[in-house]
Amino acid sequence: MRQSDNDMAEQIFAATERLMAEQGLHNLSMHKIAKAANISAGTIYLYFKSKDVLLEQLARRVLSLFSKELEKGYDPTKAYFEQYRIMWWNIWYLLLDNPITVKNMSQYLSLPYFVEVCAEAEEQSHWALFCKEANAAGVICDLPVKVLFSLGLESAINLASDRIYFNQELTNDMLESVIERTWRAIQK
Amino acid sequence: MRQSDNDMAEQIFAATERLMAEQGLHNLSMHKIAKAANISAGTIYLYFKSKDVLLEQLARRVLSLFSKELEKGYDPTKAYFEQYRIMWWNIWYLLLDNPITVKNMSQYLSLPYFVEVCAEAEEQSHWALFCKEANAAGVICDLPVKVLFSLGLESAINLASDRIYFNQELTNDMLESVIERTWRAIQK
Amino acid sequence: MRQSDNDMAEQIFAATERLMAEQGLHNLSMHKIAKAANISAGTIYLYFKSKDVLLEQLARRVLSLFSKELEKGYDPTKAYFEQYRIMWWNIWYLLLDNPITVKNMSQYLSLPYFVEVCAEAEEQSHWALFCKEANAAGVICDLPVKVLFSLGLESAINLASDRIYFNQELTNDMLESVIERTWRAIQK
Amino acid sequence: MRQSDNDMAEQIFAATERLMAEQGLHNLSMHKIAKAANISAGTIYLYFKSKDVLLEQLARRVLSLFSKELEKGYDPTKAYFEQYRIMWWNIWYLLLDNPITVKNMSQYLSLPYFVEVCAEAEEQSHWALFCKEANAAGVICDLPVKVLFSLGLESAINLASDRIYFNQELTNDMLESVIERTWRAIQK
DNA sequence: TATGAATGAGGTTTCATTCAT
DNA sequence: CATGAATGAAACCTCATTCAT
Repeated sequence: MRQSDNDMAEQIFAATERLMAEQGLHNLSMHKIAKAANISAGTIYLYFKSKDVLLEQLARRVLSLFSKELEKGYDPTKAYFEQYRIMWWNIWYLLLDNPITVKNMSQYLSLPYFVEVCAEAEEQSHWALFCKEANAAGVICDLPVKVLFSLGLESAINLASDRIYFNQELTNDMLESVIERTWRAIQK
Repeated sequence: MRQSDNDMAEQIFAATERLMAEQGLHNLSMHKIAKAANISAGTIYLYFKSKDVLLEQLARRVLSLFSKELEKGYDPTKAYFEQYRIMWWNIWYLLLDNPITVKNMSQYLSLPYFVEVCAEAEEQSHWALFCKEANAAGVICDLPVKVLFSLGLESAINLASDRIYFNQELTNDMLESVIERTWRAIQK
Repeated sequence: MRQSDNDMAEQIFAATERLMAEQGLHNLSMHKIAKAANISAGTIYLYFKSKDVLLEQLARRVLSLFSKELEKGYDPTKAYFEQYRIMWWNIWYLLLDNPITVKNMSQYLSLPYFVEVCAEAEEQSHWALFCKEANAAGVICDLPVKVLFSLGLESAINLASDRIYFNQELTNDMLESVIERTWRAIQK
Repeated sequence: MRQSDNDMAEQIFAATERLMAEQGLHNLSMHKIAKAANISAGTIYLYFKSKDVLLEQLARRVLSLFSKELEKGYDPTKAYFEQYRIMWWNIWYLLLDNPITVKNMSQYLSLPYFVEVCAEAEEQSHWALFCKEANAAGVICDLPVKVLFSLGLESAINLASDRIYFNQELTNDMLESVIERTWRAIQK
């Protein structure tokens, strides 16, 4: 029975992410993916030209999710700190909802083309725009966007990783404190 | 273990890291390692029981390097900020001197056992001791050690990655600013 | 068999020969054939039970073309040499018009059943009849039909192959000389 | 137990030719070759970089055998017809001794690089030299070397094929007649 | 200790064929 | 009639590992 193209691709993506998280990129095989997706090996090739293409598209999909999440609830009338806080929580909840993606994050980085795709995406990201504006308004300091990311939002990613890998428990109070403190780090 | 054993193991580790950085963990084969180390495939097995064991020990070695570096130039009479600053620069220079290690960082995470080894190492790390003390002295805030690491020293790692992957140029002034700002983030 | 059936079969044969010449028998797939014939993979199976059958029928078709061409312009009142000359040129022009067939000639031989089909066809061929008659008339020598073919008409095939594969240029004078010389070889 | 490189390569070549003759180029698989050679699939790759390389070297080997055979018993003091006769019988016996090679001949032609290798070999072949000399001596006619081959020695190959494929029986008298008649065809 | 030929399981990918639409 | 998504066997090739030397 014919699946819609999107459904099948999603199904394959899901199986791939699951296996990647469980067994690692270097134990990922097309046969395993097929089995996990309840299809036959050959079928994957109807939707993706090769394993490399499958992984590249998976990476793009993750970045795109990330991108979209950053903009969620954007309100230019709010104070910059509030905007930052919203972005931080957006990422946090995205990662909370997608623990598999967190587990795979480091593996995406070792995909050959990922870095390029990443750089591409970052230039027009909501974060870059926010930094530019807040800096022009004299609210945050004058460091490169990437550095500001490291000091600011990246804490959300780091903490989410700790939560997953090391079972580090984190209360909402702690997280609010982290948001405030990282804001302090990027403030003028 | 005799000296020659160490030499050979080092030679194998070095070849492994080089290949990992150049071609990725998933393109790493025992034959390639052997060739890169100028020995025969079988010889590796005299020093490491299997590929997995080789990689696990490689991970341990990296963590141990990291651990040692953290303690370098430790001077308990210095102010806490100065101690923090020294640790930060220690890490920065370690990573500057070992770009291969930086490139591999994300791949280590998918090594078997790495997370366990990591957790093990972190409990007795110099950072953990520093945090405990500085907190007792009322200088830094009351968050879990891992969170403090994310807010503080992890910036050095993040920036080193940006430098390697995205060719982000960073002046010493910027880095001093980052040190100061991340200190602000973990201060009481 | 209805007309439309023939049309479709011809279309499939044509696509098959084209691909065979371009990419070789061992790179021939039913999907490629379907694409080249502007139909879907499944459709081929409405006309040919399997790939093997398709190829067998293709072989039969080639031999039949060949057979028909041999008889073209047949005139029993002409001298035997003239009859031979006409057959030679018939073959030559057939191959000139069908370079694809020449390119595939060597591949047909490895088709299943080709040799059998070939032997079948040859027994009642115009060449066999010609040889029998000319021999009875004391004009050509007393060797098996196949040997006479090798000494005579096969030169046309060999030269056509040289022309295609090695870009050997051949003038009409040369060809007339070849006809005369091969006739000399089979003469009494 | 270590085989000499040549032994193993020969063993692989032999298995390959056997299978090619029995099942055709398009049914040839590395696993089948390995099985036929009583080794494992991976072992073939220690001696040949890929299937294509294996087949190319096989083709070169055949051409080289052919080349060497042509020169066997060469005696410049003999009459040109006698020299031709010797070459003809050399080829005949070579093919008689290697029926498998005869069966594969047409399949070699469909190897992608075979034609180039063939052209290469032919330029400096003993046949080319013979034609040049005999032509200069005014003994054979003035046609391109390839055409002379078609009229002359190629008969040996054609007849050997007939013998194998169609079980055409040929007496020595017939063959001597063929030699004489094909000589007649290329004579001045 | 050190070698590297040999193995065979398993990797990615292609393909002839089927069948629900 | 015609389609083309789906299959799963089998293609080529790589690899961790062993073992006779």
